Amino acid sequence: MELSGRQQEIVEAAMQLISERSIQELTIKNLAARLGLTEAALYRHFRGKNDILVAMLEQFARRADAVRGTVLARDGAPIDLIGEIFLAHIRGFVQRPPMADVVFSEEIFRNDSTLAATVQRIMTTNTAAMLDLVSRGQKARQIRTDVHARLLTTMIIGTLRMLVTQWRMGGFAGDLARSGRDAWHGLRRMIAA
Amino acid sequence: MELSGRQQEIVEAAMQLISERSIQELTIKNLAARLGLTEAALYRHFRGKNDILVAMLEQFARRADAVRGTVLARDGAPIDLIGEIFLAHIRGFVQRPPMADVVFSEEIFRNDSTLAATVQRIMTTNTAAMLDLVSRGQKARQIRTDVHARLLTTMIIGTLRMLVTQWRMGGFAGDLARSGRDAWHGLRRMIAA
DNA sequence: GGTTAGTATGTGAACGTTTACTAACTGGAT
DNA sequence: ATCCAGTTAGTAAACGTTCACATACTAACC
Repeated sequence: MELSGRQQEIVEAAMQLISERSIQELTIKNLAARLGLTEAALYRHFRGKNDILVAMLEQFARRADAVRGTVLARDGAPIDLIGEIFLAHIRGFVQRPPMADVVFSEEIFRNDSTLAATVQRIMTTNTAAMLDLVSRGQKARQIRTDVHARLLTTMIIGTLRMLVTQWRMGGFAGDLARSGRDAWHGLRRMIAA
Repeated sequence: MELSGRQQEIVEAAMQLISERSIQELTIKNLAARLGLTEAALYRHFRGKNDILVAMLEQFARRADAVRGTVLARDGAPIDLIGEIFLAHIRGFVQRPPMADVVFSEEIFRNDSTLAATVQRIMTTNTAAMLDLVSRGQKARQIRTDVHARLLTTMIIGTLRMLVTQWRMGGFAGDLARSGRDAWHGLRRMIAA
């Protein structure tokens, strides 16, 4: 589903609301107020509140796919591609901090079972892609083989998530781009063969 | 604040509600229904809904402190203590799966600023304790020093959180205790000097 | 031993507010 | 003339909370 300009604005505002306050404050009333509209106006653009969250999730999925796609397009050593994906995600959060508040908060989408399923699908896809790269890195003797690829994947993604979580819990203070680079350098040193 | 038997039941039920459904379904009505009480009865035990969440958080804080306390009491090599803390947390989640749904979902407590502050305090305390152990491990030449202690800490906690998140997203299927042990073995191998 | 007072825990019925959402109407652009 | 994007003014249901009242049990006094 392609979003109109207004729809995009609404999704954006919803994300900001969740980011600044919480999921419980994402109400039609608050959302309309933030956009300078009446509540009824929102229903011209979305069938209901849930559809707004669906659109938000679809956007996340598209972004994640895009990041993976562009990185995997240009070829390179698996371990370097892992680093590029790692840093591309970091850049994404730096550019749009509110995303950090939403994308790693699975709780937000737990209400509706189809939303929860979509969240899991995104996560599974991301993990699978990373796992594939790690395995290829091991086969190419670039990544250590004395630790299972599955665990290495969990470590890499877990570190990324933790880094972003610490950043947002601290009110987005500090240089995430820099700590992201540092983290990847350390991570690379530890997983390299 | 020490909880009465009934208060403990209420907090427990609230945790289960969040776990099985979501934070948005944690309402006084649902909570009372689950306990076989009327809504008004809950106000005999807590001043309001928020106080129930406060009690829940305090319980988490106490548990985390207890885990750290008992492990740090018996002395041993820092790297072994890290492992014991890691596995003690895993055991905690295995014993009470609903905790996994709540404890790593900071979003749940974002509504109230004092709750959010408490969440951050718990997290900071845990991180600080871990960081201290890692630093001591480095000084004792048990843990590699070519990667900053801060990053090693982020990796360890990030891996733990990711492991638990994967487990709960999969409906608590699979043997978390086992994958926890495996993870720690791999982690140990990677951080050891 | 029996009355009395107090405490802890419950109920049912309301409260005012907020929730997501809808129907009917309106002005402007094509 | 029609559609698009907005409005005003509602809806029923759910929200957290409070109130007056009822029950069971304990402790103290006569």
